[in-house]
Amino acid sequence: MNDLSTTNNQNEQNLPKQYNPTTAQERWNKFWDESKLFQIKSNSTRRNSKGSFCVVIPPPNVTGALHMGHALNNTLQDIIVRMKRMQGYDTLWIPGVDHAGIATQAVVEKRLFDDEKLTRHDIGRDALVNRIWNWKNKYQTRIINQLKSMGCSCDWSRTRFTLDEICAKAVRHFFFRLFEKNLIYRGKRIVNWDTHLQTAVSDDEVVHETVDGNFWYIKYPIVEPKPDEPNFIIVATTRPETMLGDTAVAVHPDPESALNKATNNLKKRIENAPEKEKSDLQKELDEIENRKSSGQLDTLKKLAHMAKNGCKIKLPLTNRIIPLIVDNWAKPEKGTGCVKITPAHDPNDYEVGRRNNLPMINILNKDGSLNSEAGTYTGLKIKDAREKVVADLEKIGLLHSVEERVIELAHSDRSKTPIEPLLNDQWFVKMESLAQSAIDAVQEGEVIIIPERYTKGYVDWLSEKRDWPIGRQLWWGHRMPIWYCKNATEKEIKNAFNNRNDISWTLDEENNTWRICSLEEDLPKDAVKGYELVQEEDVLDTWFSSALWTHSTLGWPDLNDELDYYYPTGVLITNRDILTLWVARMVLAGKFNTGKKPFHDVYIHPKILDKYGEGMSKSKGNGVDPVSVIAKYGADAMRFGLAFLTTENQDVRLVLDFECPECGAVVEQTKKNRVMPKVQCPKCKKNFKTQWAEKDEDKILPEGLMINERFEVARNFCNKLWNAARFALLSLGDRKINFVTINNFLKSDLLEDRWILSRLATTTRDVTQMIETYRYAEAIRLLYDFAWDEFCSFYVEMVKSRLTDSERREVAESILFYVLRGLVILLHPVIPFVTEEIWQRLRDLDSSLESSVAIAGWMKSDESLIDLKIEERFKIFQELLRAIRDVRASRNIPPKDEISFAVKCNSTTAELLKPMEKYFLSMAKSRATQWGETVEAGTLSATVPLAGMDVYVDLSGVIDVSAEVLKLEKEIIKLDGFIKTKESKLSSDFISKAPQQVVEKERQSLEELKEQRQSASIAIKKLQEEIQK
RNA sequence: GGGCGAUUAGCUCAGUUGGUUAGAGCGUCUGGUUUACACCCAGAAGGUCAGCGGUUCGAGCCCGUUAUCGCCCACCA
Repeated sequence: MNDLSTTNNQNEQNLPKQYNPTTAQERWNKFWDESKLFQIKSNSTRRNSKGSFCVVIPPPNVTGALHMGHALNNTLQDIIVRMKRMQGYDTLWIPGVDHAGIATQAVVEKRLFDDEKLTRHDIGRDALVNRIWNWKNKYQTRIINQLKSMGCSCDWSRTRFTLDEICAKAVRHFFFRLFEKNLIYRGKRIVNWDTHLQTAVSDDEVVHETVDGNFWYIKYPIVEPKPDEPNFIIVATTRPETMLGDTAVAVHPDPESALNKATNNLKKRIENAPEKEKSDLQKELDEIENRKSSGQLDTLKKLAHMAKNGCKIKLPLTNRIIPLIVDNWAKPEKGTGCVKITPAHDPNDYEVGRRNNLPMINILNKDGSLNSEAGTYTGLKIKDAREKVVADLEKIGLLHSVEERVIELAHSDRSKTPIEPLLNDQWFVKMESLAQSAIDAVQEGEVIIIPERYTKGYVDWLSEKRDWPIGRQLWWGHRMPIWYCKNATEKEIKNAFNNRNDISWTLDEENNTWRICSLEEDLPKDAVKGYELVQEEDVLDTWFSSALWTHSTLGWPDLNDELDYYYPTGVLITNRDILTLWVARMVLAGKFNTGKKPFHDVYIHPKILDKYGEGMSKSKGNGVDPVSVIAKYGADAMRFGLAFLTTENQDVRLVLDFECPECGAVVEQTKKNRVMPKVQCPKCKKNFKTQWAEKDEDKILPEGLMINERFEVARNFCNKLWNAARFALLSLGDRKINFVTINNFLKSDLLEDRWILSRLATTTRDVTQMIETYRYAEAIRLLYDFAWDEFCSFYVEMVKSRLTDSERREVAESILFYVLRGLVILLHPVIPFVTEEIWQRLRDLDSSLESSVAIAGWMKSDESLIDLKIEERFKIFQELLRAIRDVRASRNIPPKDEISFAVKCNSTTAELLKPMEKYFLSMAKSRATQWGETVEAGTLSATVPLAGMDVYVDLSGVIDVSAEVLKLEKEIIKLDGFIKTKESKLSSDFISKAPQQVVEKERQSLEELKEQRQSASIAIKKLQEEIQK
């Protein structure tokens, strides 16, 4: 090695002691891009041997930048994609982003209002859409760059956007096909109205939040009550202003039996309830029972009777006369037992209204103010109207009482404003048959959801078969391909479109307006002679276009070779939040459009939570930018760390804090500072910027990067791998390795060689299987342990001496490089940059290697190299080595002092270990003196009894005899414990009932324990004799 | 109200179909610059696997139950 100094110096300069992720990322990203390794393969350049493997990215919303949740999602996809590519599949990963209608329009509108105090109505549809496009362009660029910096191996040339022309075409075709099959209809429904965004939102976009509210009890006067009848009906409400739209009050037709039923149910529940809840339930029951004796029930019975006789009520404030009706919806155990019915503003009341043919009075404008139906309250906002209604009722003495109460209030997920239920026209897709097809796909095993436990949620949700509301009153999205034509005859329509099969029409429910659906073309106003066509204003629900993502990205509806080859895709990797909204709809849309499932596997990965246990989201601002983690630890470390977290768990917690760029102090990330553009370090008092910095004055500050222990571990691992490679390369000097002929040396019969080759083959087999079944953490743990504990800590250490021996060098080098290359291949899907960096240096040694590790053949597990006996034998060596090292450390023997030891063992073990003598010297600075059955402890030795062998470490000169005795005594106590347990086990039913193998194992183990005990007590005797001397 | 999940070392988490003395990283402690790596090396201490009951020859794992925590779904005046 001494003669290699010149070359080594050069190499050492090229091989820094610490792996530098930043330069590697730049270099190899550029290289991958330029060599077009990840681009779709045309028919002629496909490998075809294994077929195709395609993945579509869950398109991130263009509302903002990616956070660690996305980083996890995309890391997991890239791991599979890279492995499949290396396995020889024609692999395609299609990237893209989602226009996210409501969410994106909401952020841009908010920005518009915050910055310029303008609303969308001030600037108009075109201007707003224009601004959203700018926003989209900005964030699409940022998102794609984030993905690239993570090392995602997407085909960037195929980046899609759910609102681009290719996707738009797919959307129109999907819509048209549904329309033609009569699966699309329009109807009046109570919708969740977002008064801020002024659009309907689906149930799935509504969140219930607990807020402080009131129960207002209002007296409704009865018109001309008979002497024995009450003058008032009292109703309770949390939304008193809606009384302006009341069209009835309902009471149960048979309050007595309904009340009995309710009390019986409650009694049953009390029986089964846990102790803690019983008292609350009992209170509830008492309250209801009380209704029977207090006369409340009698009143309800009377009211039911009155209702049947056509009793009328004068609605306060409006003085409208409304009926008292009987309906099962009114529950005698709830509220006052009477319920006000507001059919236009409550889903349940709507049903009651329909059943009883009640008028439906809408009192709201789209902006949340009251309309002309509200009389003197017209124009007031809901909140103001509520106050005034309550005040007015009080003034005229009709407010019975007010009760404070915590209520669950529906809020729009996007705007965080309260939802107002309101009767509106809405477009729907009939779900009956579509939902069934998606249920079948999963229940029949065509699509598999992993982990399996999520299947239930998927099936349950679809089983409700609720029709899908697809219209949104937004400006950002796919406009519905629907045109209205009033009063024309069908003949006129037919004439206008003269047998065209890209136009379809149907008459609306009132039979006077045609709805014309066009497949491709935007219909001109005058398409039907003599009539004006008006296009529907609504845009489609975002999920309507994302549902097509697996096939729209491959060019559907145009049937083409790519669609044919790459569809269905291999796996969809996503998180559980959108299993129903997105995944289920992709399955039904895929089946409907192509007749085939969109993917075979659905893998649901854990959700990343912050230190408060909250999921990362844009609205909370707790999303951590992966780029900030990459800047600190490197992309490989981030990927490794994230994938290492990916178990079958539902959630994983990832605690990230800032690192002050000025003084290096850890600045805890708090709910407060995580949304600020700059943060002051509490230690050095200097400011640093965060990912939210936008102003120039903030942007010039140094950035506080995100730190986390798990990424540090991962970074250390990358560095370890790098250094193992560095060692191998430096030891080579100016020699070369020929990877083609390397196999010649795999037959070496040295224990350590056979061992590492066996371990590599085992690891290869297991890791491949783990990744293929999405057990990421397990795969990574195997690689981590193999690379660090076996390859670095043992093989590399052991091979050192052979590398300086010109006769034994060649075999050693070959195997060293063979294993290194194998590790690099196996690790490449997880840590692509450092492995490419190493690969390219291996390639300098032998240019016959593939041009990039990304397209190197995946490791095949050579089963003939797996030798469990060898692995067992090596464990004996490791155990012995550890015992000696332990003696050294615990007896404080200076590292430089050489010691000697003898081992009492059978001849097989002796033969096995004898060739390893040199390793005890190099790895534990200890010299073996004797091996065999007749070996005895020296008088001044430490004795370590192991299974099947005793180790005697010579401690002459340093021994503390009584301490040694003490150690052995402790050991005996421990051994006695084990022996006792085992003996009792072996004298029980265990021997007759447990499998023979297990029993045999126990017996053997007991024998060994007894031998160890024997050895220990002999050793004690010897030492005691020494003391007596 | 329904569903899903979690509870294992000081901290963060592994633990495949039940089978020797329950593992890792970080942190702690002891000792180390030996021809890759201090982002390192060698070693150690630290756990009645949340409680109770059951099934079993045998339970961290299966069943029941209790407690604490989290998430999702649901139209309650």
